[in-house]
Amino acid sequence: MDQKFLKPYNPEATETLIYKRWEDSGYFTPENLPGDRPETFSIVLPPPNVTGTLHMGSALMLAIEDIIVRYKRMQGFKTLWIPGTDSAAIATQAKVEKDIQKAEGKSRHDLGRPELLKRIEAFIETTKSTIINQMRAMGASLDWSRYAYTMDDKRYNAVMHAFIKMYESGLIYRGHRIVNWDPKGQTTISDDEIVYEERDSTLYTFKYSKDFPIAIATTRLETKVGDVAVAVHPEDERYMQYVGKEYDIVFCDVPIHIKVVADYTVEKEFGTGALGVTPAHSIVDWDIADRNDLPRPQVISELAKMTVGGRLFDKKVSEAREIVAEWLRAEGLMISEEKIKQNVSTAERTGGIVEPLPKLQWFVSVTKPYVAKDGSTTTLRDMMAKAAESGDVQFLVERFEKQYLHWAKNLRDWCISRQIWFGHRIPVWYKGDDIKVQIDSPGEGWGQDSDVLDTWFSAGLWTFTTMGWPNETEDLKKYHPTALIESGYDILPFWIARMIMMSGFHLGTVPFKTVYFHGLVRDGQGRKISKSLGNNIDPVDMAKKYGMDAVRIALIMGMAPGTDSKIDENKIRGYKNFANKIWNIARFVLENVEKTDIEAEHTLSKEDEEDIAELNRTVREMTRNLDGYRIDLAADTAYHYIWHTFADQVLERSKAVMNGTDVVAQRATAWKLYTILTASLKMLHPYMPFVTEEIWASLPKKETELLMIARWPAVVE
RNA sequence: GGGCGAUUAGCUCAGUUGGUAGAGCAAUUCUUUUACACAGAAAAGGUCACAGGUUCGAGUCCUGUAUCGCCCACCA
Repeated sequence: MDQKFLKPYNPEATETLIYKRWEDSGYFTPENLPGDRPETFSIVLPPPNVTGTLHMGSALMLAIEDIIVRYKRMQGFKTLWIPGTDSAAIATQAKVEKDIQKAEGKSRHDLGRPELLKRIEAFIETTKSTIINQMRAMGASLDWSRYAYTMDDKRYNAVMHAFIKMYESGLIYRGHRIVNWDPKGQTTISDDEIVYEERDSTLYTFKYSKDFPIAIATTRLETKVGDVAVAVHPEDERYMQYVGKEYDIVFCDVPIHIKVVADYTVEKEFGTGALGVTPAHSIVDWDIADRNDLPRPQVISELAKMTVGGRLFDKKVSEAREIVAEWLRAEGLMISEEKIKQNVSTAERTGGIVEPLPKLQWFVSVTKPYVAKDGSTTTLRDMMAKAAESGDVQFLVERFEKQYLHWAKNLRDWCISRQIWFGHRIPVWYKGDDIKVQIDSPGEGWGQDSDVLDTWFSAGLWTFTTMGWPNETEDLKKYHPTALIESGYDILPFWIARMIMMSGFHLGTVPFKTVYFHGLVRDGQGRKISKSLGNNIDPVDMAKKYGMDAVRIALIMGMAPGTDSKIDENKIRGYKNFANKIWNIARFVLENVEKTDIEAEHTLSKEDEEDIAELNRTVREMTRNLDGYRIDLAADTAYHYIWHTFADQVLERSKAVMNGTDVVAQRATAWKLYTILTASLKMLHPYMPFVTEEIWASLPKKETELLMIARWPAVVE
């Protein structure tokens, strides 16, 4: 017996070496796997942020996927798991800009676009090894020869190709839309970059003019010079008689034309039950204008100053508001002024008050018909719903299918342009009124669209751009659609749905057959992990203390798909004990195997046969659970069998025989112990790959040099 | 407001087509020349939120109530 078993299992000393053995073997690459393997199994890893570090959420994701991948590999599938990292465009650009501002006092406009992009790439170069090394430390059996980065050249080309294809099919178009404009930073910001601040405000109730029949309420009086309509609820008896009527009014020096329209989004109970519609400066009103075919005059500039009206012209919005209020009071049109608390949208980075403004943006139409790969005519929205309804994509947890369908069926056109610099730049060129859509510049005098694509546009292509699309590669033929996508449920609308959309359009297939959502990882008290709470548990730190095997199994044990779970140090410590338990089981078995010849003839007793039957039942149950991706239940089965049946019962009973004098019985018992040990190592290997591989290395008789390619325990006869 | 959930042992949670309630941790008692004290043995602990219903039988299916939570849209 190897002397290493005389000491407790020491993960820190072995994990790096074991990972190196796996990597050197080449078995992470499916083409190198031994045997025939006619069936493939593939997963594409949801790429972690290239500038980040591993947190418990991504550790869970890696653990779940590695467990499934190792299981399938042992079952004899040609198994591929593609690694990658994501540029996290908005967050990364913001971080680099902030650093430069701090260190050099310069804004991105001072640097210019090429220089800023250079700085970002340099920053990413310095950070990317961290996350990649942490993925290795997790034991993830990823095929590094296929590593992809969302912003590398291959992916860039593929994304451009996808845009052009969709443009040529008529699904991508340009149109106006209200964006969150930060007048202070002179930029558009995303919804995530908005901070809501509660401020004192005044709700003004007034009439446009003495002759206008309906009073309306607003906090933003200055925008009322951009009003084109008053919307009321269609069933509001107070106002029904006015619907369809039109009025010409001079409002605070500005001539406006107001039509009364009916719209279901108006709430009868709020304010006066009538809403002044300002299409150009409110997202809700923009949509009402859409439905009622109304004009959308802009009255506020990008500097948050008024663009119309005698006394209002060029005034800041806050000043203009007071001027309009004064005018209303003087004219006797003001009905009431009520102090209220209001949530004001401000830009996270500059603190500027967000001004909704209409801007030209690129969109993907989800309702325009196109000719699909199979020749039928459909729309993106219909195709997406069908993918789930037909069962081509299956959701492991049923309620997510409900959510997905609800979301897909209500999907609206998708705005894909973003006003930042770091990202996949839109391949559209302008020269005067001419437009060309192509990757490279058409020549002298052509300027490229300054916007970049929404990060989810390229992310939606991820399952097939990682396999070499738009080229018709062997990988695409063999491994796409992938078997499984696995991620947190919070990105269902952003990513999962977009992958189904993109794969359906570009390839005519679903991107994956099964959707496995894991829940959020929370701390021991059930709180979200957050920087401000300081309750982050670093998986790599935990692995140093207790071993990565313990971290992995602690993460997935009791983690039902789609349900949030909690992790704390105690739980991890508990599974470190389990790693040591299997270590000592191995020590005992190997000691006893040396006493006899397990290759010799043996006859099993009735008790031995029952023990083997119990092992077989366990293997069958585990296999059934694993095939249904219930890796949490399968882990539970293995844990209890190994600890409380194998160790506590089979092994304890064997002591009498092994210390006795019946040599024939000893042969059978030793054979039985060894058989159950090897089966147990295999069962546990997907979950605890390091300690099991380390024990495997010391086995005197084994089918393969490395446990990672041993065959999943067939039932022992 | 729209959508989706949760409520099971002191704590954290499993319980896959309905068939005698499960685990981990914590707490209790006992046991160390024993593979492992990072251990073993034993015992304890639950009207499965509440009220109805379907059924031979309900933690599981249906209806309602209460409490808690998540996502989306947000109040002009």
